[in-house]
Amino acid sequence: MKTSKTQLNLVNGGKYVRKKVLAIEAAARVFADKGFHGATTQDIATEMGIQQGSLYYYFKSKEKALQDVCEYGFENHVSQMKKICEKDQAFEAKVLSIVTSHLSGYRSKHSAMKVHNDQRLYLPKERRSHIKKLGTEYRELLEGVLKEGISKKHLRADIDTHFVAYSIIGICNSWGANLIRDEQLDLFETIEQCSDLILYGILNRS
Amino acid sequence: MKTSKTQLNLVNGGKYVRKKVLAIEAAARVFADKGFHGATTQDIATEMGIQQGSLYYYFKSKEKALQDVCEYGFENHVSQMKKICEKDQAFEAKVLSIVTSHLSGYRSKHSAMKVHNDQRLYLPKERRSHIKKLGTEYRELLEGVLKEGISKKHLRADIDTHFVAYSIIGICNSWGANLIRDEQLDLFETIEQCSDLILYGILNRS
DNA sequence: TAATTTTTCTATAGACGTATAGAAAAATAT
DNA sequence: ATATTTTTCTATACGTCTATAGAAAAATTA
Repeated sequence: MKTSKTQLNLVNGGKYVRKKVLAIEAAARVFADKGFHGATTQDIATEMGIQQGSLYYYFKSKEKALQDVCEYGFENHVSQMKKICEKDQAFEAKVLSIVTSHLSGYRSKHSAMKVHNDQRLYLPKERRSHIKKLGTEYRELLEGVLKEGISKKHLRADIDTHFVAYSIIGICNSWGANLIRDEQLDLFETIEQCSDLILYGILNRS
Repeated sequence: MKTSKTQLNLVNGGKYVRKKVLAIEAAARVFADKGFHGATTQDIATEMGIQQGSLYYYFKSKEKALQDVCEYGFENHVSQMKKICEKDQAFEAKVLSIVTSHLSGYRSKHSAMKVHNDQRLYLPKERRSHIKKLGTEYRELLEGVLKEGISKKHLRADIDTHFVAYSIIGICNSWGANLIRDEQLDLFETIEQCSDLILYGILNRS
């Protein structure tokens, strides 16, 4: 056995790891559609094209599957956020990048993001610690961007960065859910309108 | 038997109706906490202080219980919205009223609103038609307020009322969930900040 | 008080879902 | 080609949950 199954790196994949990713993605679609408790292991197995019992080769339990899905969806999201924060960009452009990353994440692949948003609280605390850490990290990155915006006078000095960070996340999640539900909805128009709404609410109008 | 049980008016209550409301509210708390599929009829019965089997005196099925909770939560919300729209108020004040109604609804009583938001899609379409109609009604009322705002030049003419209506609802729901989760969170501060964020994003800055 | 109606209880049928064990099949290594 | 490891399958134990039926208790009416 080359890679330990308990702590696997999903990026560079052996055969097992590659199929585990498929398993996570299948679980994500099913959980996104039916919710954690509404979905059955049979549903996930069917989505993968294997038998119900075989699923346990990839997930030790249904709960662990939910945990894996949430971490998978959110890790990707946070790492994109890091890249955006490192880049040297004008403030408005940065906000646009953040919204773009958030919303296109919903549309392109990740049912996992929806699952992270809607279902993670059904995990017991023990299973949520890593996810919680990631969430804090994300929010702090976002607040950092906002604070920089204040210090550079792009933003009104009286805004509450904590509140605004939560609000941005809230708007994006809300539209993200719409993007998944309604395939007709134009991604880029949505991105633009969201950024617009946010920016003109927080920009320093002088 | 005075009132038909199939089409009951929850407002003026006989004895059965009064206890049915308690049943709906108990179900709402349980569904809000554990989700529809995660909650059991046993949980709801325990919350009411009755036996599991007795629950079926009030709900014909678990699914009907969810339907009742969603309608209960949302009907109240829509009727408050109607009152706000009828009142003759300045535009900013109207938005503040709308946000206040939405958010204080979350805090004060209604787990039912959270259930409506998070769980209604688990109902089969047949059971959702009334709820859907209410949702459309609510959004149209909100869009009406925005359109009036445009015609009276309070709002930029180029905003998309449909988009903004959805966004307002999204922000309020997102903060509403926070208000339920975190009892420490100050309601009025949250209302003010939400309105502020929305208004300064959509007000006509001339 | 006795009769009737309403409400709650107990017990259980029947369906479904998770997780496990061990056999079978497929893939890989010797 | 044979042995070994990995992956999938079948079958099932075991628990849990919904919904119903009929008895019991409580409330109401006559």
